[in-house]
Amino acid sequence: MAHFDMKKGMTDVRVRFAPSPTGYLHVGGLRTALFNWLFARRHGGTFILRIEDTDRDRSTDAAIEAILDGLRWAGLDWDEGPHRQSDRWDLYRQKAMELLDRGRAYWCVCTPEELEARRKEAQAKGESLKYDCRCRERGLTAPTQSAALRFRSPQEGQTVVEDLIKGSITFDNAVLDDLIILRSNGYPTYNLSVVIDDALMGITHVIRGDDHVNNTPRQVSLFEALEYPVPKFAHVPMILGEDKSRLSKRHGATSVLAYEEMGYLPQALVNYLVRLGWSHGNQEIFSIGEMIEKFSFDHVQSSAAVFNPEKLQWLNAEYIKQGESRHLAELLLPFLEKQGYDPNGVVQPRGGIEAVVPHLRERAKTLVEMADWTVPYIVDPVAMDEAAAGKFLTPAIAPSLHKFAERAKTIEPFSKETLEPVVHAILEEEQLKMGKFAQPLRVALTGRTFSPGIYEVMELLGKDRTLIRIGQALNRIKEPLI
RNA sequence: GUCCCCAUCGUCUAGUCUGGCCUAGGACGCCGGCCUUUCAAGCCGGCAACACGGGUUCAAAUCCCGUUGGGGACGCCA
Repeated sequence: MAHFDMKKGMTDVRVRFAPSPTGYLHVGGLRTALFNWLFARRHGGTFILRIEDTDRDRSTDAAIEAILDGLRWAGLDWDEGPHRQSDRWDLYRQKAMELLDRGRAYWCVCTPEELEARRKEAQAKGESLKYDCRCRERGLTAPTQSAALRFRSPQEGQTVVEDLIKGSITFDNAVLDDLIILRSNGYPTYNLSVVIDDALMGITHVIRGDDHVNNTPRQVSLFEALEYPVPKFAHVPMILGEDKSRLSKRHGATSVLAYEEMGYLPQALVNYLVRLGWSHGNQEIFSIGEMIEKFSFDHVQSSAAVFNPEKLQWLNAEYIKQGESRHLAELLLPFLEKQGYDPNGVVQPRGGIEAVVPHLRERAKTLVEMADWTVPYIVDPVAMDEAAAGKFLTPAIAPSLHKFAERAKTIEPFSKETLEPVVHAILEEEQLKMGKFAQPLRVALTGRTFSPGIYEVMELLGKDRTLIRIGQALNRIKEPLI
């Protein structure tokens, strides 16, 4: 085809991500997409998005949107598509008929119920569940009853798949089913449409999940029967849950967009996923550029990997720490709005959200956590943690807080440099250790027992809100609510 | 049951192809310490693995065979 580059002496790389739109994009799908994308970018190739919606009952437009949203969020851009197989019915039917005409396919009138019954029987007897080829030699030409079209799969010899990740895999053709390529309702099945599309779209490398390994020899036979060149294959290992069973909802979130909602940065998820099954020496953190530069199937693991949320969270914290204030502030906005923040309202930290970020990014593991810690600066009055108040806002500390507030009134400018000497003077006069004073002050100002440094908190709040909050704390000590 | 694949710390992995540099390295988590105005972060230290059994070899985590264990597939799903 047109993808042959004389200079390189090899075919230009063309890969595809081909999800079926029956649900959201899950982390396993994203990793498959990522490996495809990385391989394409690494080799200056083309990344194609194809929607495999040949199952008309289970495919939905909402799922397509969810998948596209997930890919966009993760930053995986595609060069072609999304193509939809449902736009290509005629093509698949035409190819199926060609196979029929050439004797490579035959009509099968076994009903789904009969097939199911025979499978059950075989299972009970402990036999292979393979189709018994009952209709193979019937020579049905134009069945009047409902019939499916089956591919006449070669039954002699072996098919060897040279997998880029797993090495060579050998199958006896005798174990291969005569698979259905056209349903009795006239619509093609996955195994037919995938082969036709991969061939016609010039796919050079089929990079997909491990669960397709057993389909591969059947598809290779189909490529050959259709007289198409056979692409190279790379089957990426599965992602398992903690109990080593296939990753599913009961292991926690599997939807890519759920990670967005939980406050993960796309780069962190992508970095986690690329390291799950692939490695480059001891390196853990990769920029997108480094991934593209270093990715190769040579170092993709051939065994399944367990999804580890703790490590993902660690990476997320790393990316948050490295994040630029302005960028993080932007990402934080939707989370803050959930906490009741009004970007145009009067209740603002001094210097804006961007000013809070540097004090929180060192310690936050997710944007959700970061948003929660921002609450004291964006909501008035302060939401008081009763347990903290009970423990720290005591009559004993009231005089010191009062004294501090009195002196703070005159401090100008209101900053760490000017506040620090005042606090130290009070500690000395009142014979207090820093912890004994800072902790009650922290609770008064933030309503919580943990926060950034106390001077930073006061800077962010500004003089007015600092004084108001100390005043409110003193009132509360004087006249405790019942 | 049949077929396919896989097997290094709890987890992700380096090392395996090209046997010796491996008294098996890194990372997450966990434990302890330091720092400290809180919570984190940071820094330092610790625990922790070549599934088992046979070969081959002067030498095996690395090569071969078997066993066990795990995963996947066996749909008119993809």
